[in-house]
Amino acid sequence: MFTSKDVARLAGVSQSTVSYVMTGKRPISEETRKRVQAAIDLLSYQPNAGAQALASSRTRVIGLVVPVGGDLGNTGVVPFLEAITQCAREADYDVLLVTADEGAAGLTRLDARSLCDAIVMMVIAANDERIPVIPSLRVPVVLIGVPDDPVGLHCVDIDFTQAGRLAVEELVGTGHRRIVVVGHPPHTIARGNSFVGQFQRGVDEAAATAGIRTGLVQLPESTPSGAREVVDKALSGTEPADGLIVPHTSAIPHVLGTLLQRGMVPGRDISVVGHCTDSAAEEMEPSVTNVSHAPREISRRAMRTLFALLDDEGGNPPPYGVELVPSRLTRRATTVTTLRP
Amino acid sequence: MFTSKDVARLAGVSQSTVSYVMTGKRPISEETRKRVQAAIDLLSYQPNAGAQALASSRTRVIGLVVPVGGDLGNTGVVPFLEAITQCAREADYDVLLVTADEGAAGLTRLDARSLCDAIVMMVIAANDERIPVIPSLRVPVVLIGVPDDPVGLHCVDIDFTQAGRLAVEELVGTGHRRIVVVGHPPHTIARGNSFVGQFQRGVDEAAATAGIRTGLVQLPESTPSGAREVVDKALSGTEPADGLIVPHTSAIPHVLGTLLQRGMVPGRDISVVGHCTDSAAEEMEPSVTNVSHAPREISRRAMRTLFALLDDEGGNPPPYGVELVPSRLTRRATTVTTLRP
DNA sequence: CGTCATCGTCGATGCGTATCGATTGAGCGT
DNA sequence: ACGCTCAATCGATACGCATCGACGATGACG
Repeated sequence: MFTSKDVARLAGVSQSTVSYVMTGKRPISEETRKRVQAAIDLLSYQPNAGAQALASSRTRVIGLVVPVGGDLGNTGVVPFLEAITQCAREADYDVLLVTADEGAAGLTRLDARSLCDAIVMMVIAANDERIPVIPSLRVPVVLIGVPDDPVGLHCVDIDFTQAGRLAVEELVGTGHRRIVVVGHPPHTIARGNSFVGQFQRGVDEAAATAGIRTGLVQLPESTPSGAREVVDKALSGTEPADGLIVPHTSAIPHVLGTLLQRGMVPGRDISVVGHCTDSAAEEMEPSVTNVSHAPREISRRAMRTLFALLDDEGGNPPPYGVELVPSRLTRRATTVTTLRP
Repeated sequence: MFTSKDVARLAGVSQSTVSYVMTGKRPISEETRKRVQAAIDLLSYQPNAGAQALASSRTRVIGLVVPVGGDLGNTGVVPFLEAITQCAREADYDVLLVTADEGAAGLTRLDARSLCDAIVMMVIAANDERIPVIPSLRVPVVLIGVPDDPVGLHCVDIDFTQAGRLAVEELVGTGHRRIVVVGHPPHTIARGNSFVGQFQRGVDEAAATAGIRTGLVQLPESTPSGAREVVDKALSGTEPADGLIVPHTSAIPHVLGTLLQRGMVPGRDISVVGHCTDSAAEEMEPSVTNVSHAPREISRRAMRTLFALLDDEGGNPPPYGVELVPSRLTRRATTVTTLRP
């Protein structure tokens, strides 16, 4: 493999000149630049990452800490990974993958070994053991998700409270009065994410404003039979639901399936508002009125914050804080809009 | 941040001694070792990755090239990622994530910049543009998936042909004679993976052996309505199917749903054999008789090969070749076993 | 008591790049 | 012709670690 010294020899310049051509940190005459560039191209020279990291104390790597296990395929980490990797590459950064099961040690390792210049961490628990170590790291950290106490942290997340509010407002606005939320399965709740409560808070707020009360049924598991159980519960009693809100994405198709099985057509006999990505909402049958869930957008914003932190030259770093991305509601096939009495 | 020199000073030894304590490449007296270790612990010393890579020309990083876009969440890359990362960490390696859309340049970058010691690549196309550059890389590469011409490559994959055979044999063995395969959606086929044809080959072989002919219906898209269309086709005509084989995991629930809608109970009125992970098979309703799909097992084997290549000291590297992992068939609720006339 | 091997440790060097100060040469004014 | 400035380039060094050769101490053995 070739080094910058080889390039220098071939171009008839010193190694430092090659370095300056690559970084552009000192003026280089057009003629020299071309000669060096030709040598670089000829040898297909690419700088050694380790040496570069050592000399510049910049790795051009982003550490990405992802959750593991369980319903991850469902939770949809993949779009986050894709978007983050894409953003990183666009800025000529690479992505080092670390799993959450390394815990706080994973963070300190990334930092202490100088494996990366910054960390993106997808938060799991509201009260995460890793949060306390963050301030002691040299590298900046951006969280996707919001822990209980976000002081001194950079967080980006869906505005779950607004999402919950939006869902209720849509249903209330179209005349629904007996709204039931289909809660997350125990598995999700057990992880202690804060978004469960945040969404519910939005629901409660909007319900209070509208002067109605909402129901809440807990999903035993995100399967067809789990949905059946829960839907039956929501439809039973003296006041059967006329609108369902389903914050758990993977439960939505099961809820729809159950309703159809029961002979109730979503959008005709009952309304369903889901919390999911727009593309998922469109692909379901019938297409679901949804409050949007935009992993790519979230990721982009997180990366924007990250790069602002990285580019900051002692000047004015972006302030700590929580950036909440509002959801949009898109009316599709599953809401009854003619209900208004 | 502390360096090995700091540790050395604190322990009253030279820097090289610290290095030898950490690597164990030279004998160190028990007393010195303890003193050094105490200093390491006290300072929470961790070696600088860049310096280590530069000095040893070993990065302790595995490059992982993953496919992107489209139905990836469905395809289930996540378990591969998890298993590979876990294996890597167990051997004290990190994982650098690269997406397939970088193409061959991604591979050469990993290699030329010495970003990693080895590469795991999840193959997409049977005739992949990246395959030809592999032999020119200094780092070993292991493929998950098999391209058309696997000469000079290390590949690990599911034995799709055996899987197809197994599915047919199960149905034939339980008395089915009118077997229809529900093909992959165009989106998947367009990617040009070789496994589509391989599975079908297994199906054809087993059918020929049994002296029957199988049908094939193409799924227009992996949605409930796509499944409906395809199932109707399979059930129509003078010889309606008595057994369905569904190689596309995400189509299985839709096929089951359609059948139930049509009043046909899988496992009573018709049989369904899916190709999916065991856990997915168990979670569907009804639980699906499946030919197993074991991403974690595949990943582990790939990593085993990888480490064999890395550990090899000029001695006897593992030979090039394709390692096919056989599937198991597990009989669950969706096969009629009382059909035998 | 001298010789020699062995074990444990140290010093020096190199890995490939970034970067700082020094140097060269050209252009300019006087 | 002289000194001066400024642009462009070079040389030397540091980054933090691994590794090689060298060296001192220790003990075995004759």
